Amino acid sequence: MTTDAATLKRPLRADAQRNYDKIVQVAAQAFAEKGTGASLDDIACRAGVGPGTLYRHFPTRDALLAAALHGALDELGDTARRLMAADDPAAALDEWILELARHLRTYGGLPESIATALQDPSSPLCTSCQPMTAGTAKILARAKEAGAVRADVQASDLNALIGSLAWASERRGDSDAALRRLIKLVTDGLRPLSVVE
Amino acid sequence: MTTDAATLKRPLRADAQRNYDKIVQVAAQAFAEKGTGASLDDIACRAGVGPGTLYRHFPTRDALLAAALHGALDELGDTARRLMAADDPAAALDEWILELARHLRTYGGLPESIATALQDPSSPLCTSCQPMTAGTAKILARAKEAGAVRADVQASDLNALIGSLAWASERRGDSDAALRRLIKLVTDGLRPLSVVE
DNA sequence: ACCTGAACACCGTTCAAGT
DNA sequence: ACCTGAACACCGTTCAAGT
Repeated sequence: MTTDAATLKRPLRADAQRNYDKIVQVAAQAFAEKGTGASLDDIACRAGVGPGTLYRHFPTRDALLAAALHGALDELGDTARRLMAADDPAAALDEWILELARHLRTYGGLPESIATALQDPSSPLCTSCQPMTAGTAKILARAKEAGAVRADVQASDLNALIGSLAWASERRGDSDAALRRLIKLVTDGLRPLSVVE
Repeated sequence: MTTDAATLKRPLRADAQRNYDKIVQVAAQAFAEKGTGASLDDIACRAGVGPGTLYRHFPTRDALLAAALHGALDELGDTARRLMAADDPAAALDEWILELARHLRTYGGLPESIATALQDPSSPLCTSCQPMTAGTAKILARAKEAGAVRADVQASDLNALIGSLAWASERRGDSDAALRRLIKLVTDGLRPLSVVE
């Protein structure tokens, strides 16, 4: 927790390190409670620092988001490894899509923040999403090789698609069952004869 | 242009009517330029009125949006009528989905505004979306009867789905061709053997 | 009745002054 | 170097004062 990608770059003075950690901790809680758009001023205040200190460490909202969500996004890496070892590549892809959508729904506004970040490789949030993008790429490739997915489906399409579904289900306040239904609607397609299994 | 749903309820004094019309006209332009989140203060200023006047006529952003987008949303009614008269119900649904997504993409942030409005029947923007919701319901029902769509697909699902696709393609700055590809990905489903035509 | 615009309570951001 | 917090430039919203 005290060792971090951003921290390892250059050692911080003890009080600066303390502030950094406290801001990240408070931010994670604030984003969870109020969503991705939580007030940065409020976060600084609750962390016991001035807004200037927060902006020094995190020049943009995405930078703070990346630091606060780092742990949650890393969990996706574990999920990806598990699914790459699973027997059925097609089922693994379905589970990945569901799991990813669920993760994106946990924080309000997260699908939107990530969709924007994925567009810009220089965004720190985009970097933190690496377990996600890498996971989609690998699991999709494996499903393609198994002939379970059309060859022209791209990983970026899939990420955009899952993100948009997570966004829609968050907007509608859908239950988990409703999310599964919406996802099944997409993965199976709309045609009645399209289900091959 | 001077006669309007909101206007017909009760006759407005001449200067009030002039202000009302000017605000709607300026708003339509501002929303087209800056997206759904355009500054209301700026709109009031450009219309030559104080912010108080704007808020008197339109208590919420959605109220102003509804008035400004009324014309554009009404066009969808014509499209729906045309497609209900088309030969192939399945092709008509595909075209409706594409046309709807295109409409939602024309104004920045519109998919989001409409997704929120659809959740709340008392929202004026929800009322203005009536041509859209009615169109989806009718065209979907016809496609279902023709056996072209699974029976468990609901109109609200479809609207959420199209809205989310429009949202994603707007976020990514997709071309029209890319939008078509994304939509085809969804309507056909991801499985290689799923295309029945 | 309706319009006006000053005033208010918020945002996020910057930066000179401190340590 | 880093922190501090006042100051700034924006939002949307309200409301007392005018006509």
